[in-house]
Amino acid sequence: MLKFSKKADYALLALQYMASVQGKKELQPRVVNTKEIAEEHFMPVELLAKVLQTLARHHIIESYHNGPKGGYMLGREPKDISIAQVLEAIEGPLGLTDCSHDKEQSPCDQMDRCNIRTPLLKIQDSIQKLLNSMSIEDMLIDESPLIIVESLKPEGVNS
Amino acid sequence: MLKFSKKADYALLALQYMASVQGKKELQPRVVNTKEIAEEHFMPVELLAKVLQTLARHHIIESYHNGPKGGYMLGREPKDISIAQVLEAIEGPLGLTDCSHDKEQSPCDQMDRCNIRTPLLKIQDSIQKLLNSMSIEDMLIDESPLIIVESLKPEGVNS
DNA sequence: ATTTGTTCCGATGTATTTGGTCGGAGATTA
DNA sequence: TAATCTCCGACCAAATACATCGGAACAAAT
Repeated sequence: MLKFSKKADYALLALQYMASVQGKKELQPRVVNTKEIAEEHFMPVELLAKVLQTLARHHIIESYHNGPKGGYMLGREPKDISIAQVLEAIEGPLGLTDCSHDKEQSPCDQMDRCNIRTPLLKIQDSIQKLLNSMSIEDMLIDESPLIIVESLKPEGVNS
Repeated sequence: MLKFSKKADYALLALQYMASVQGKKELQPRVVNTKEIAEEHFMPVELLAKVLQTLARHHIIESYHNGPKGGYMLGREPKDISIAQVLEAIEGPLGLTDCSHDKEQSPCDQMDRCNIRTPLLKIQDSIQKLLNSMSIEDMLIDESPLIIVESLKPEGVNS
């Protein structure tokens, strides 16, 4: 359950790769093209191309220029690119349920008798914070940050 | 992204409903049948039936008996049924990536050059703890427990 | 005891999403 | 100017999820 799509995986892999080659040398920010990333990670070129297009449209990466010697570069520093931003760009806004990001149009039949919406939204909010707390930069180092989750139940409620 | 399946929604709604009617009166643990839950929440009867079957197979609920007056009852107390258990019963084990719950058979092409596996597994583990920290009982009360997520980055790593 | 009604249960068909592919448009370099 | 390499949008196929149908089991009533 809750599996990422392949496009999301490809996006994260590509960004991690771009960050690594771009961070190696502070000067000379290399421009990497689609084929290079695809061959490096054994992924279909055309699909990765689509993913990168989407990321570029969301200004997470910037297309350097067309034609020979062209390619992509990170739009901002790896530490300023959160996992949540990447996933939202690829798969749309986070929503455990259909009625999460309701634009006033959620014809959910069980809206009236739905008693799980509020608690689910809380879980969703926690996941949101979780995905926002980790950035591409954190994927560069082997020792990724430690994330702890703590549940604090309100007083008066029997544990 | 990360949307629950409708079956998962139905499962949570049904469990919440069963817990509510079962908790109202300590004595006389009512047996609720599929049709009652379905009509109450405007969901397709047959699909909900499948969901309840699955939950019964995982011993989250117990089928009381067939025939008239039959139905389901919670297998254990609401506080002992975590969201994670329900979701795993319906949608299978949690796995953001295919290589999460690898039974030594994950022919992932980018296994060698995959630098995002470790960090993603950490996120996954956090989500797991998150879903385990909330139970069906928490869905009964309006003020669901407050869950905070905190990111502690290891020292020495530039913020 | 037989019939009847209600329930649980597995197998089957359909629709939506996802993964993957193709050809065109634009730009730079030679 | 021509060639080449890139980005970009639209199209097709496979997989998954949604929904449905009919059969089997059981208990109660006749």
